[in-house]
Amino acid sequence: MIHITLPDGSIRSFEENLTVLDVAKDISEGFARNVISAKFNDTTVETSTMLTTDGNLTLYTWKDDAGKKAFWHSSSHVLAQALEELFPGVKLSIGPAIDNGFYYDVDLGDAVISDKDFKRIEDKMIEIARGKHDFSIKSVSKADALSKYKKEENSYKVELIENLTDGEITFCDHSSFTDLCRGGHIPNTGIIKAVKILSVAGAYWRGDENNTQLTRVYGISFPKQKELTEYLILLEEAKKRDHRKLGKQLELFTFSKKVGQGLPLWLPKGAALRSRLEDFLKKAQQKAGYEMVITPHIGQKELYVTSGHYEKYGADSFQSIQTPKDGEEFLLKPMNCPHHCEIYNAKPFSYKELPKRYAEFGTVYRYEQSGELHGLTRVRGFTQDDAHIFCTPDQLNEEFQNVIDLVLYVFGSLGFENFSTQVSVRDPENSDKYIGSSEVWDKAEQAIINAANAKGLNYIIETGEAAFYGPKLDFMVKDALGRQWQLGTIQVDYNLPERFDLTYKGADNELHRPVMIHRAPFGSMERFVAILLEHTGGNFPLWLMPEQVIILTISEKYEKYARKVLNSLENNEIRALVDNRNETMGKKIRDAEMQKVPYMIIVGEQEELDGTISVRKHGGDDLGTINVESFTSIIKEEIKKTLKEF
RNA sequence: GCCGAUGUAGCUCAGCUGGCUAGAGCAGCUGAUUUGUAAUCAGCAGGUCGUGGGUUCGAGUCCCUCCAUCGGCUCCA
Repeated sequence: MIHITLPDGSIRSFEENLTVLDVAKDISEGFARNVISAKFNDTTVETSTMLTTDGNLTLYTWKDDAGKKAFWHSSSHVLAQALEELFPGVKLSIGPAIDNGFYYDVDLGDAVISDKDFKRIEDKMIEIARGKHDFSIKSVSKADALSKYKKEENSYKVELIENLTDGEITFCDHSSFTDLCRGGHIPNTGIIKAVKILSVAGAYWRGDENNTQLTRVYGISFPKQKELTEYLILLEEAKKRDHRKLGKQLELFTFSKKVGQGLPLWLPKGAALRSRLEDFLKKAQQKAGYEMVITPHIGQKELYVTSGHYEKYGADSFQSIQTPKDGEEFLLKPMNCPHHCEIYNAKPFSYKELPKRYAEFGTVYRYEQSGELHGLTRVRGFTQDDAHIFCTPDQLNEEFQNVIDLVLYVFGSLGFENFSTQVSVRDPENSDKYIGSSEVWDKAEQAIINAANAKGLNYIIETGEAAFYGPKLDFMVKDALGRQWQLGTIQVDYNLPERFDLTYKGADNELHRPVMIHRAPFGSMERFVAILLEHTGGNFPLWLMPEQVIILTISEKYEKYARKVLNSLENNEIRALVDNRNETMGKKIRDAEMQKVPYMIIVGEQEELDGTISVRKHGGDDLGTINVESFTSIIKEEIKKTLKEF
């Protein structure tokens, strides 16, 4: 007898030699039909796996993330088989499940896959799926595994197998197809009913650009055609929230080929929105004891040699600016920290004066690779809501925690609830990527982890993601299509104070080295506005809206009254304008709706006679006919609700 | 930078396998209309078809270069 413990804690007893699926059937036949994957004692297993010992069993259906993973992983095997049949001689490398679907990286030799091939790949996959082939896993010796792939001249699989331990190598078969695989499949291919190939892309073998570039085929699959259709509709909906599209539509920003790639031009409405965000942060920073500073857009090359940026990024940056004076070179500033270090250096400090917190909306220029540019989220010229805190080692923990509070305040005020936090630490294997001693790094990393723990952040640790001068705590938010972007960042730095020889006089009358915190709650104005656009779909919080109210006249006869209403709104610091065009009411409402103006005020004969206004909210809610005073208080109330003081 | 795709009017798009002066809607301008909760009507104007080259009797359409954009990879101080 063996005893299987289920997630609810119940224990079932069975005769030995039964499969995972048998356990599912024991629970219910209906449930068993939906079980597509399972976990036994923390190991992913097949539904056909024989259970021979006591243990904990979790059964997964399509509804579980683990079930989807198994489903998509299995689909990638089917994709691989389809590619082998359609592109003879293709060499497989790896093909995992991802958050939304799966991919397979293949070496096609001279062949090319383009979107014109998607249909026939999908058709072939469905044809294979309909064969209802069982997935079966088998153990293979290392020698046999190597010999199979050496015979096929597949250096990728050979490399993978060479790194595996003999005795732990398994192949997975279905139909006539075999692949190196550690398991975790659905019972058979027949469960895959709908398939969509989404895109192809180049991807370097093992993620290293010095290696061969493979062809990555992305796809997604579902157990029902209807679910695929719904997914594709969801994708279309997400594209409507694309900040590039909304930015154009709402006249917030633009780009010009003539000005240059990746150099955003802020239009009047976008600039108004941005400065409102800046004012919001300035106010909070003032309360938090920051002082504003202003520094130039360029600095002598020597400045960046000192900071270490020149050595690290010099060759891949905008190149130096020459002057008529021989040998004089300036660089566009790629970050503000060196300038701020020199501000600190402008006068000696006592420990009693620390921390010093220098803040600046500093515009920086980085020569990002052309293929990396992306709307406002990745640009070559952008403005950081930067600040550098210079403090004593004793003050570090409290200062860091205070910055976390500020970032959380900023995110909260703008409705970012679904963010994740990550502690980015150095990769100890790759120490030449970083400056500074390993003791200093240990100290800095520990400081961040302590502060994050103290604030109860639910962070993940990412190895190798640190900046070259120090580790960081990053606040990540997803865009409309689920891509992660780093917004807020807080970094601990023991290195630049060393390089710039920053000091303060301690209580012991000796000179000491301050610690530096780099921080930017928004990250950059550009990226923040982009992600905010995608999250709100352009319906920003009322306090941020470029135009909060639009006054629509029934006809040109009521312009005078409209102006009077406008005037009293402006006296209450409500941003409004009048639409007195010779158009129908329907047309004006439609335009205001499309511009996402939160409130529409309609004025005509009735309103003018009664001294009232009729109010319609964006989206169609009718607030009826009220007087300007009560409308003003509605607006003020709404702003007060979303915009809390720091 | 690399792989794949795309580029027609301010915007959104049509233009089949190369063949008359390149089309539409919206926006714009002019006029009519003076309007009550998501597009009033009519007329007018607007395009070196991303750029430069090539093939052809003939190129928006086929080929190449470059530029930009999109989806990824790599990178991201």
